[in-house]
Amino acid sequence: MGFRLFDLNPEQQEAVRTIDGPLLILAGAGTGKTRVITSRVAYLIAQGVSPEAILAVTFTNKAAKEMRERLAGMIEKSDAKQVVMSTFHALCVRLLRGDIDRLGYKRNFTIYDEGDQMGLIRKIITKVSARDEKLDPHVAKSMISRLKNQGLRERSPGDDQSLMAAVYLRYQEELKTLNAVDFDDLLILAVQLLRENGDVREKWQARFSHIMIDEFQDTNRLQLELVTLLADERRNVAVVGDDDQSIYGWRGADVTNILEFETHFPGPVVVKLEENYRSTRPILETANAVIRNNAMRRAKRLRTSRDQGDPVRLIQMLDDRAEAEFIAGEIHLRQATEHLHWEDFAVLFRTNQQSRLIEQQLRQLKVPYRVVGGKSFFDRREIKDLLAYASVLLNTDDDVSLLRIINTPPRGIGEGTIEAATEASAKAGCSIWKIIQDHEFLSGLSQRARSALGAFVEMMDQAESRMLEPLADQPKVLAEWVESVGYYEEIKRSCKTVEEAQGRETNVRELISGFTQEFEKKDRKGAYGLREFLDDMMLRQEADDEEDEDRGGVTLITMHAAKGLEYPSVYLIGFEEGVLPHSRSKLEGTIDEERRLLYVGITRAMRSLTITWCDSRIKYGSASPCTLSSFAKEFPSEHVVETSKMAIDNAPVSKEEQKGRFDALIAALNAM
DNA sequence: CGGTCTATAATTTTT
DNA sequence: TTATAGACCG
Repeated sequence: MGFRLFDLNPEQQEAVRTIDGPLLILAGAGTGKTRVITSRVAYLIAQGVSPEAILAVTFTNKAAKEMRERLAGMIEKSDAKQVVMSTFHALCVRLLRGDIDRLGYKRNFTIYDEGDQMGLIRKIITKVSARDEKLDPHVAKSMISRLKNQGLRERSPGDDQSLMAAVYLRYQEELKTLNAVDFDDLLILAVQLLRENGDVREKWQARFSHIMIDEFQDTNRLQLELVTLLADERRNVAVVGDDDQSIYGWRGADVTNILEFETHFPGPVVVKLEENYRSTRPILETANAVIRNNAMRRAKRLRTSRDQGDPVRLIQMLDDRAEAEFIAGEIHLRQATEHLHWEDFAVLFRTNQQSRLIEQQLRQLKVPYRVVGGKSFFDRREIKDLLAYASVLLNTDDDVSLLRIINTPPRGIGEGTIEAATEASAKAGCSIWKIIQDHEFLSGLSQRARSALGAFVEMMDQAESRMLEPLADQPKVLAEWVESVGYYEEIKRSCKTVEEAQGRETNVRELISGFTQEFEKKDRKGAYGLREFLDDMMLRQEADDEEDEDRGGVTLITMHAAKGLEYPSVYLIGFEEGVLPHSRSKLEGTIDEERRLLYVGITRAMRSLTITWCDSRIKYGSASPCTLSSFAKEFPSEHVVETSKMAIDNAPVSKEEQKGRFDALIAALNAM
């Protein structure tokens, strides 16, 4: 098996071998963190800890999956399977599916993702607000989230008169009647469940003897509390993280969780991993020099044995277009001359829109690339529709999903009817599903509307009974049902092009076949049905498009999304005041987090790092002047070479001229 | 009901 | 510039 303690460096060994009591592993960028975590799990098992008593929590499904795969290569497959590796949210779902009834919810609760959440908030705003009042649903959403994470839940925010307060209260009420919980609720309710129910708490404490948390710098208050509640008096809690890579403060992550770990778990063993296996010295020293300027941090300094390496380049560009041309051109050139793969290159930026010009230029040179992030598989309408159908089958009180599909495909239930049903359900305080079967309500409708609703109810009833039949082949039922409902025709009808329609149909079929696979795989040893599938889907917002992963090419990615990844050659673009640090961060006083973001960006690079900035940049259509980021003055001059202006001007040029200029540029570069 | 047009706003986004 | 949401019209 692939686990040997002496393959690890002394600090890593100490981290792996400390198995009793609290442990804080400060794992700098590129210091072999995942290796340490998986090795530690293997070590625990080797020491006689039962695999199913080990809980490893990550933030993303991807990280959980990666860890599981690494572990599978280290220890017995059967043991590896027993270890619980889960995201915080999936763990909470597990707790709540078991005992949420203690909190007055039904166990078949529905999970609302951000889209569902927005839909509900929009609905509430229009209902609650007076004519002259306006509230941006996005603002409302983030406010609600913030309030919830501060522990307010049933109470209203400060100003009771405000529209915001009304929306907040109403939102909470409605979620509960919908028997739905949002992502924040998953944490809040799980914490509440454990806090208020000693027997449930003890059950889970007994289940897990050893807990590990990855990316601890990104945990929020609630997540910390959850960990505290899950840990028994032995406090076998090992957290791994790097305060310098805390870049999700704006999402509620609380760096003090890691900075003040000792107050939450007194007397921990603290292990610092400072040996970096990723980057060359110039890159690492640049990173060190930058991050040193942050006030609140645990002192550490990354070391590398890769002493030689090219200096970091800081290059000034005339404008964003020249920047894109330069980068695309250089990647094109270097791939050939240095015998690199396209996959070895990454372009990092602060905001998504910055990728556009780069994309254009890469396309022009026929350089393959992939843009990470962007629109998720799950934001696609057909996927949301299908999941909504499934959701209603499992929880008919889920109004948001019901409204989504009640007339999709069109079946004669118009806006007026829907409006009336919504109102009646609000008045009666029950779900829309119940209302549309209510005789009193139905009697107030036209004959046509009544029969349309009747047909809908009957269809849903039928699907439900087939689906919930014991031993039902649920994926098959789902597939047939989607067919019989006429969903594919609906897709064809609503798409402009055949390709688009085909793409959407494929998405739906893929989703169903994914369900089939899971159903058949897990059916034998445990219950895996529509409920579990839906939970998985709701908690897996991030695209699990394997195709995308496999597709090669230059990576275009935000610095946020790049955390945890590494590339031989990195281009960090738009290094300008107002972009990085972002102008908004000054207002919000989060310059330190911007600096950490830069640190994350720099430390993605293994061998080559190029940072570019522009004199001028097109913003919202018109050019505006830019200045070099103030962070640049923190760079160590002995490791960073500054190059100024590339001689390319911005005037519109013909294809031939462009080519000529490009060649000149390449020549100039070669001369450097 | 559904498509088109216009007004508006514009970091980052693990679940 | 562009994406998107809501208004408005056929």
